[in-house]
Amino acid sequence: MPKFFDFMVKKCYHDSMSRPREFDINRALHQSMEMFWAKGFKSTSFEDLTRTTQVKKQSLYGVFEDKRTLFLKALTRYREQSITALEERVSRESSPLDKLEAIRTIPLLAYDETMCNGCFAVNSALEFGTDDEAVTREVEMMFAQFEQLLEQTIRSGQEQQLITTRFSSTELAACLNNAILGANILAKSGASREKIDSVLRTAFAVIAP
Amino acid sequence: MPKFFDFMVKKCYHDSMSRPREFDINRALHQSMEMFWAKGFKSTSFEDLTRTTQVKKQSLYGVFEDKRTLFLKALTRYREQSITALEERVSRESSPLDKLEAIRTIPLLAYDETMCNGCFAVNSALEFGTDDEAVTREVEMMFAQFEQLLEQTIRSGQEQQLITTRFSSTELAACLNNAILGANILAKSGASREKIDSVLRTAFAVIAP
DNA sequence: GAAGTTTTTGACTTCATAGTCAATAATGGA
DNA sequence: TCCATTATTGACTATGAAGTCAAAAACTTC
Repeated sequence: MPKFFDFMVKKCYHDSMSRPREFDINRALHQSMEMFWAKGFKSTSFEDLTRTTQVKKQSLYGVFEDKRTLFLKALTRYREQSITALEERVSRESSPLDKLEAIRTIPLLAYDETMCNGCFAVNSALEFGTDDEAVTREVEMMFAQFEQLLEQTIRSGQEQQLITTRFSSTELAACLNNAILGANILAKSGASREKIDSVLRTAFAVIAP
Repeated sequence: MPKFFDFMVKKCYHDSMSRPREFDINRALHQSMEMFWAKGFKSTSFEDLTRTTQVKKQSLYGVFEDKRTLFLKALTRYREQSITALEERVSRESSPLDKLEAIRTIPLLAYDETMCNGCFAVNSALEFGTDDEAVTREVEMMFAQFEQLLEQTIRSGQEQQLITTRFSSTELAACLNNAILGANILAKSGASREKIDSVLRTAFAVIAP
């Protein structure tokens, strides 16, 4: 059997041969995500990542192409887990107003542990602007998914005359999404939990007459 | 006359002696502000500043202590000029609703030239978090001044039954300020002028029944 | 014109960081 | 047991940036 074919077969089954990895890729990705989330891309050095993950430089480079790629994977992971958790939480409520309340308080629930870091996607949007296409796409996807959830909830609220119909559900969804974006800035700039709670309460209450 | 006295006199009149500065401090500060505004603190290198101001390194260091001090001075300058311009614009309107409309559209007026950079204070809040006390204070002052202007306008609007009284003027002011913070994130993350305009229009219209 | 003072200038130092290289270790399969 | 392959390891490189130093230049006053 010619060598190149042998190589292909081995390549195909490569995880059942050769030295196995000593660290958990998922765990390393999660820890990297927390690091990037807390400090941003630029301010997180590769040394920060190796220290927090306890994985040596070359091993990280081996699995994740480079710092930016690792960052992108972390951002995607964040979006997936955030949206999933939010949808799960919202689906537990039946009334549109209760669903909205669940959405409103989600950021506050996590205030102490993570809200002080703000939303990872928002932070990334601010840090990168529109410089990095992939980051921009990821952020847009996050916002769009969030807004869609809001829109559905608001629409059913309107159908039950619980929410004003002076504006369309998409307009109101964009508006509430925007309010939550703003709350992130408040949190990052050191506003108190009470202040943020009050602002979001007003923003959400004002659309339900 | 003793030497030390001679020294004191010279020191006192020092601007009418010795080599005069070749560059305009105000101009350099303004250009630095635009640089920091567009790129943020970390991503602006001192070389960026010397290039854009056409002032050599040591000359900049001579006038502004270091990079961070220059940044702080730029941020203060930004707040002063922004608030002044806004107050001037608002004072030209007499009706509270027209004043509010002026506040709402101020960010949009500058969309093409500067809005893509967002608000310098917001950017700084996001970049520094609460790490740097002086930056935090400056950002808080900016937000507070802005919110105060909103509160006054809303209050007079409420007195004339033009704005809902279901919420206090301070609550509504915080809410609208928050909406404008959110609009900054939208702008930075690449949203269109129309989208931002629509969101702010809804947020401002919803409080005036 | 000399003295004294401040600005300008460019070279220099120090430090942190992203990414690379080559040697070594560990594993499964033959 | 040996081979092929991949993971680990630490040393190394290259780059860019903040801040410093000392010499030269320009100006005012005497």
